[in-house]
Amino acid sequence: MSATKLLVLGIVHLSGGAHGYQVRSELQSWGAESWAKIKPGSIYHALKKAAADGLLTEHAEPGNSGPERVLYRATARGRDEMVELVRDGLRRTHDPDMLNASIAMLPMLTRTDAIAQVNERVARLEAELVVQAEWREHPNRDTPEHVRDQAELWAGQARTELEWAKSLSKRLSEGAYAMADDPGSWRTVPDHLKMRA
Amino acid sequence: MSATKLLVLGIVHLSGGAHGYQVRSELQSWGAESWAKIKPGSIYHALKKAAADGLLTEHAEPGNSGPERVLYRATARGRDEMVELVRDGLRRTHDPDMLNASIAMLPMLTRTDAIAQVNERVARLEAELVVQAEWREHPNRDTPEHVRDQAELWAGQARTELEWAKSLSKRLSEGAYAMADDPGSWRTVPDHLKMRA
DNA sequence: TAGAGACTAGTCCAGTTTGACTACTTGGCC
DNA sequence: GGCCAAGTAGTCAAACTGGACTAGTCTCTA
Repeated sequence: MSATKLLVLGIVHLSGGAHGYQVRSELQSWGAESWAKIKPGSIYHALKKAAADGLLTEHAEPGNSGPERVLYRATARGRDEMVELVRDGLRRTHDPDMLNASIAMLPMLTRTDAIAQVNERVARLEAELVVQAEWREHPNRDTPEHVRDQAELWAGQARTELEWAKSLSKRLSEGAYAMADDPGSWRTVPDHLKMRA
Repeated sequence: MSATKLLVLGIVHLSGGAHGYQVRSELQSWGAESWAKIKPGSIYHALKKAAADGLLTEHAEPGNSGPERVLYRATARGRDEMVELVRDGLRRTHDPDMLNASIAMLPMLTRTDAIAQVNERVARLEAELVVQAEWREHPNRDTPEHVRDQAELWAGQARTELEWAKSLSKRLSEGAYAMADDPGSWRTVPDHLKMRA
């Protein structure tokens, strides 16, 4: 699951450097433990992995109060990789967790880029709906009835997502949200994302 | 992910005994590799695990043609566990894979039981929608705007699922599908599920 | 009739996830 | 001033997943 990777990189980047527990609390406060199913162990693993891959740097900090901590900071490669992950998550259907994580990190992208990725998602969802419709018109003879009806749910979900993606694209076009290339963007980090040093 | 466990137990049960490759091909033919993201390694693992847990029995079969195979058969405990998994998957929201797997194995339940579980899901989805609506009316001050809009998608998905669950419950009440307690149920295993011995 | 390609059956192990566990500090409160 | 609860920070082994890999058997077909 690279949703964990994306969120961890994102939090470190947004806070301009963070240690494991901080990432963990931040994700918890976003309710990410529920919608992205992220457990503590995975966070620490993702941080170490990212550091080993050169996406983050590690700085050991002697615990002035409490146990020793490791401070992580995003590298240039880490930022690039993260932006790529956000773009992928927006574009690709079939991975709800990545979509959720990408939306959470949406302001990492420039406005035009974000719109392009969301539009690509719209196109893919439309294509999938066409395939599904065909499949239901010419059903496979030995697919059980209840499995065919299940496709009804998938199609419904896809349609819901499609409408939502369209409206997101529209909102973005109309200037909603502070994106990476806007004044007052995430570069002016909102309070709740600031490092609680 | 216990969706793998459920599907593997289910296929073994439905075929009245199966070896790994058979389970694998069956799942493939259902398109499960895509909607449940199941890979070969996980299938063989799940089979061994289930055997170790006493949910399946293992019988080594000398390969009359081709390599040696291991035949698995469901035990009574395995059947009970599977039925419990199907009921859980129907009831509990927040796990789409389990829902998909449970629907695939729906005819394992008796009609009244299935209806009860689906109705429970309906109730839970309605409760979630209420909570979400409240959350959107009284938004947390420092939740970023784009994260609040994401909730729009979740709510939409929940509504879609709700409608679908209601209609499934209705279809079941009207006698759709051959359930476990019906004549002509899965006990009369359809051709495409029969062991290709 | 040998060799290519497809099918059958499963192993292997590196990588990832889980969640229980350790260990230390702070603050309250009796 | 001693003890408990809550908070801080992270480790660890066990379990699970992914998917490349092995290894035999048919089946054409040139």
